[in-house]
Amino acid sequence: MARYSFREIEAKWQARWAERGTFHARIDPGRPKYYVLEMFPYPSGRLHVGHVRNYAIGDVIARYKRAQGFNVLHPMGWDAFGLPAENAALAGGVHPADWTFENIRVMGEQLRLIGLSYDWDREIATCTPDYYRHEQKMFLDFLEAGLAYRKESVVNWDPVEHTVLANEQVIDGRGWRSGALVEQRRLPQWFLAITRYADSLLEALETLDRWPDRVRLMQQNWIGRSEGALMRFALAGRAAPDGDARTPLPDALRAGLPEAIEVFTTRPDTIAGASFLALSPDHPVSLSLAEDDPALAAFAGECRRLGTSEAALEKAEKRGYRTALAVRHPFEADRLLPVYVANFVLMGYGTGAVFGCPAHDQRDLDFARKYDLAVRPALWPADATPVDDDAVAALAPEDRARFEDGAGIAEIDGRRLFHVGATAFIGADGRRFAYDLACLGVPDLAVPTPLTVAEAKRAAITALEGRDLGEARIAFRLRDWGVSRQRYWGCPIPVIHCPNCGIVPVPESDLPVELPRDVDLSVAGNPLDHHPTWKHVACPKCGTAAIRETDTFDTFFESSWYFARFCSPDADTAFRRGDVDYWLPVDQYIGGIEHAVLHLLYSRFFMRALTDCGYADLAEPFAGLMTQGMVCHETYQAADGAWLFPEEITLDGAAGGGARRASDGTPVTVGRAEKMSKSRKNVVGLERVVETYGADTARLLLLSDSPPERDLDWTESGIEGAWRYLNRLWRLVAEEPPGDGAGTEASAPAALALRRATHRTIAGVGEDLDGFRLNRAVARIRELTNMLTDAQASGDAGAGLGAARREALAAIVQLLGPVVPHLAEELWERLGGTAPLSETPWPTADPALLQDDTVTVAVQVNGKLRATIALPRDAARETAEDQALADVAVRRAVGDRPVRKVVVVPNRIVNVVV
RNA sequence: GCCCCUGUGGCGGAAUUGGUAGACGCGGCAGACUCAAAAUCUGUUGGUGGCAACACCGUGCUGGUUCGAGUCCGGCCAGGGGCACCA
Repeated sequence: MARYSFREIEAKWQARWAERGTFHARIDPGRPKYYVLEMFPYPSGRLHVGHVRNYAIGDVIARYKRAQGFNVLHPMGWDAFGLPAENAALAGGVHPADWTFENIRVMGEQLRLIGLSYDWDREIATCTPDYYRHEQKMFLDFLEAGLAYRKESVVNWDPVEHTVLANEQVIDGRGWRSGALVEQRRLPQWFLAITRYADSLLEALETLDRWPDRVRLMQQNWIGRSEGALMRFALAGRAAPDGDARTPLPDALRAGLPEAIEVFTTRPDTIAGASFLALSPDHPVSLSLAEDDPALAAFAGECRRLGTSEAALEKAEKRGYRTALAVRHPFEADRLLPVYVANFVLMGYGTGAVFGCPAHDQRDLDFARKYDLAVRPALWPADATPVDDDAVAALAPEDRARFEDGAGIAEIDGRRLFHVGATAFIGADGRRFAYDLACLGVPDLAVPTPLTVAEAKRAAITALEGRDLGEARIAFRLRDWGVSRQRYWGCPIPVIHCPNCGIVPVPESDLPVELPRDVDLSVAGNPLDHHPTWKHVACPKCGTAAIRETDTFDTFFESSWYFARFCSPDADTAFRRGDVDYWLPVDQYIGGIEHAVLHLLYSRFFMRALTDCGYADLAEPFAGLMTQGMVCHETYQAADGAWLFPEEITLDGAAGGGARRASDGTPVTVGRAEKMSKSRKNVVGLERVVETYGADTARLLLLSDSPPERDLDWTESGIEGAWRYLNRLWRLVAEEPPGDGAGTEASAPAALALRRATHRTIAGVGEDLDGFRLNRAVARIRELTNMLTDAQASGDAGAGLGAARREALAAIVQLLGPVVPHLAEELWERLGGTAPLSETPWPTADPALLQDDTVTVAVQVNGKLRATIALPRDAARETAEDQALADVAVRRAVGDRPVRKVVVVPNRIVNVVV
């Protein structure tokens, strides 16, 4: 049997779409717009089928929306700055620019093979001055608006890549690309003030109702808003080991230290229980003390080496270094608290200092037990009486043991006693607790008072503010975005350092600041810094010899606004206002879950910042988001442990059998399916698949085998199955006799049934595509195909069946159009389509054909299925009940038991209860 | 440690959101065509018992709500993802 010639067909239709400009997008205010965007790729080399899934999903949506009459924008470009280009240059002696543009050429050709409905006229590459000049201008505008600033800060330094990493790019204390242990260094860096938008970025998450909940939650956690209070603890003096002595602070020690240490807390209500203060090793006071205290300096060094990863900290013991300092309790000037430097306090959050309240914080409690610090409760269950350690120690051993439950409450001699032993007492929202807030000096709270946690927090904050000891404060986990990178292959930061004028922005007329081509990448560190001439310029203000900024932007800068550039790729500004007003926001954005926080959050920030700088008027760039799963493949390992490509092995017999190396027949270990990666060689090259089966077959498998958001296993049998189906469809059309009097009214029952199935499929596929159930949509279409085959096999050639068959075939071809566009176009033409399918409106279902006159109703006896009966649609309850009870199988199941009740759900089910 | 998600045949996955569990596909088995194979086509395929009609069991485990639970609620178990020792 002949197979269809995908090579010819795919080339033919790709050429025709190009000729006709089918996918060329232009503004048309008369039509609703729809902007479909897949996250643009980094041009790393060659595409494998894993990359293609992302684009295929977007292409289905784009083609579907276009057929529905939307004015679709579906562009593609290249996220072309990045470290791999420099690495490739080092390894292969190729210039990063040449390497990048060659990859863009190759990958562009590969993308074109797949028949994606892109408007290629809008293609952009972020490494061209034509693109990055606009972000240099943006940066100058941010600078003027105070959204960009420079500060010296402790940064994550990657010793292998010689670059600063964002906190987000440090994974388990290691660089996310190099895997090298990250060091801490202080460097002047450029920052973008994303924290200014923390509230807006958080609150607007609720409006993004077409984003996955998972991604919204991840962003919410990342922004990490918490309400609390800022309090000032006055530096007092040297604390004795018992935390209670009053040695005055020596002047020598006081020099260079602040009057007070500021602390952020979410639990100001527990202030009565404060028993120590803990500083981050990077806190200015810690640093200052460490200058004269080698032991402290050594301790701080150890803390930094521990890293900031959770795994490391989880295992690490909570440790502190007791300084010679003490602070006064804010409300009880006589009460002195010792000051520790502790490994569990982060400089990057709050103020880098915390007050320890052991009774109500587990970590503080562990710390207090370890260093023998006071544990003093500030709140306890209202029906209990607090007792101290000494009182508990005086109890009989069996009574003491009764405190071991989590709540720390024991009933002894008819009294409910409360004592914090090994478990801190956190309290809970909404309930009232007895609170010790006497220290606040508020007459109403002079004795233990029942309050909720929220009420007690308010009381504490009011007292703080009243005495000017602190105030309400909201803290965010989110930190400003450091954008400086000490790399070559990125966008130069357009400022000049002048010995007289300080930092001078590059005048707009001098933009772009172009990357020099002649750099020496073999020297470690920043190549721009080593360039003999590039950085030397005259100060634009005073003309003195000055130095260019040699850092370049984090490449997330480019991807934070590219979706806007696609609206006006040829504009001599970043984008034209009218264009983005029409096209943005992106209606459907598609990409990997790995970008759930960074790229998406930065883009949301950029849209706000650009709006504030007058570029646009929009907060949220992406109205809809879908995160697609990865493509996985089995791994193969030879006896010597070497990874093998799928094409290097042969499978033994059927599924579950072993595998051997094709070259020598030696056995191969088959590993479970994992994400396709070059290092494990479990990749399937795009060309090989397209040459063997064609683009449509590859697309069909990628779109039909799993729901888009889940991972998909690429298997040889899967691609065979897709290939078989497309050939079957091809034959169905080829063997269909030419129409005899199209439009003949289908009257025969078989024809009517087929027509009903066709229209149900049209309706169902529409719903599935709207809900991204692409696999379900394909399943429905295959179901209709099977029905069509059966109709053919039954030989029922009654009047009108031919027309019904052709209607079904046309529907199948149309519905498959977004999935297998080349084959669908060809079949559409063969079925007599007058215009190309890509220019034909989406089919609509005839509502009259969506409902059958008779329905199959399930009959249960005591909830167990016993029969199905055919009933007229919307039959009366009595009819349904009578017919159900008359059924032989139902009567047998009921037996001679009396029927107690009959539940009838119209058109669905009848349940007989006996 | 905290938060979130997911557990359905040999496999990928369906199930109108409380109403016929297993659509569609892969794989398997049997058959047709063929000298043979490939390709194609047909039938069959959750488990157990039975010649059969049929019966029983079955959506990670375990309780519950309901006429009825894969779906809702409680408690476990397993796998995956995220994270912030966040004061």
